[in-house]
Amino acid sequence: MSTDVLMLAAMAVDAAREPAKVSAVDRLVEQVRELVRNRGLVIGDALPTERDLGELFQAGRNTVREALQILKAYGIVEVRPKIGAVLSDRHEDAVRKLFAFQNDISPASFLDVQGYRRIIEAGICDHIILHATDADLAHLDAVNARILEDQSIDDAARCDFEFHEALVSLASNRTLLTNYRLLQPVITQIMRVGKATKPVQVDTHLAHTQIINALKARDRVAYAYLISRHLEYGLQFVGVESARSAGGD
Amino acid sequence: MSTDVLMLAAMAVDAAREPAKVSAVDRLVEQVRELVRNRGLVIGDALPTERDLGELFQAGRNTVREALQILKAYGIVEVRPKIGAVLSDRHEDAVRKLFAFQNDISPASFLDVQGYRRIIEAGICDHIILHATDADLAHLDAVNARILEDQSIDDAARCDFEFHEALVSLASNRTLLTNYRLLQPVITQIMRVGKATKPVQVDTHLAHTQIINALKARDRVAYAYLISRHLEYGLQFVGVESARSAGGD
DNA sequence: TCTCCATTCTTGGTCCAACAAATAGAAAAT
DNA sequence: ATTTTCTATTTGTTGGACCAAGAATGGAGA
Repeated sequence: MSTDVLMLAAMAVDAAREPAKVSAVDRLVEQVRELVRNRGLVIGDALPTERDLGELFQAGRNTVREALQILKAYGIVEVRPKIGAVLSDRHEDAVRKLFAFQNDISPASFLDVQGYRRIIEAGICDHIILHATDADLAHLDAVNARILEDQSIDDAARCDFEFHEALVSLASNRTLLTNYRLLQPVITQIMRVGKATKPVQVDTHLAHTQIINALKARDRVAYAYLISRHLEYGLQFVGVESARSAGGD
Repeated sequence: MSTDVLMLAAMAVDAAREPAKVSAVDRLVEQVRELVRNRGLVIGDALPTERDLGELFQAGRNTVREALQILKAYGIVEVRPKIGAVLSDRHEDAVRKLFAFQNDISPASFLDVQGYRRIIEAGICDHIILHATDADLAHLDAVNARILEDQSIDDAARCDFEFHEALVSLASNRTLLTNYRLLQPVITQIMRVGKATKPVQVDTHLAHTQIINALKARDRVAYAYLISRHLEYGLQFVGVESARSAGGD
């Protein structure tokens, strides 16, 4: 078994913040997680019923429920009526949802996110050029082709994101991909705004194609230029004028 | 007022997942957030009491409490006895905690995170060289100097992270900085492991100094080389042999 | 014996009532 | 005016109750 050192770090942080007073709910959260560890439960396995958990840990059912709400918010369990709480793999979704929870997205934030994307998508240039296989690039082509098929703005934005996601995934870095996906709602929204202003699927497809071709030619300079231009192209739709349209539509 | 489009996107996602059935708790969560918005409450302001919220939204106190647990897990409110729920700015902490919740950190993950850091810290080169002021670089010097002062491994790791955090912050990109900070527990842990293996504060300080000097000279090539070398230097401590020590210590 | 349906029983969802603990705010004493 | 004491309010926790939905059971019919 591989004990996770990160967990230790997280606990240390928690312990530092909460000296001695732990509420029954927090205690239950920890006890349930211990239970999961000790019994070696895996995704999909069911926890004991709320009443059983209460009896097991000497707590009232309402207390158990409050603890389960926290676990649910963390994406660790999913509660289905009559079935009970089952271990969930919705953790990433919970992170994404929480991440996007109270960030007010102003036009400035749009610019910020696009700047972030430029750093990322330009920064992975070397790795892609060195390691991407022909199959990888063919996959990019396939994803890119779907942009022309779809009609609705939402679908087009989704396809657009999928292309960039596929691009980022070529960096073969899970951390990077996870962080990039964290921004999916924002990025997709940026794309929606852009495509709502003007149907630009053809332009987008062309820009993507050029990017792929640069990768096929292993041309770093062209890739860096095209990515920057492509992301800046998207920026023109999220400038000052979109501040109103974003609120209205 | 600036309505936030990201919120709309998040809602759309939620709505798509939950067709019609919303539990009273979820409804409460949303209603409380509306209440905060409508009343223009800010960080530190207190919400109505649990009983008042229950009466206000036609819900039992336990239901209100379950909703508050969720808000608390999201870092949106902090509940203090007798005071009640006050709006909190712990949102980022909650994200960080949740992000680090169930990622098992294997040596492979160490490598992954270091690879992510290289992409980031190398990718911000251009922006730093173009925009960093002398004061910025002097600040880097100051942060770097603290590495030599501290003795404990934890403090040294913390200082080390602060230097890299300061470096990343020079990119002037909030999204990037937020994402980088998300990895703080992991990065710090990597640094701890490195420094535990051998006291390398002097080496670290020197490497940082060289990086700063490259920035002062606006030398992109030197910066890129030094950053890569510096991050790879850290990697030697988290190779295969640290797989055991990571589990044991 | 097998299938299908009605019943029953379990379980989560919600609410209420009650008590304990903590403490803010008022009241009283100095 | 300051300190102390007290009271009322609020959260923390528990147990119980009821409902609705779904799983499990068992029986009736083929």
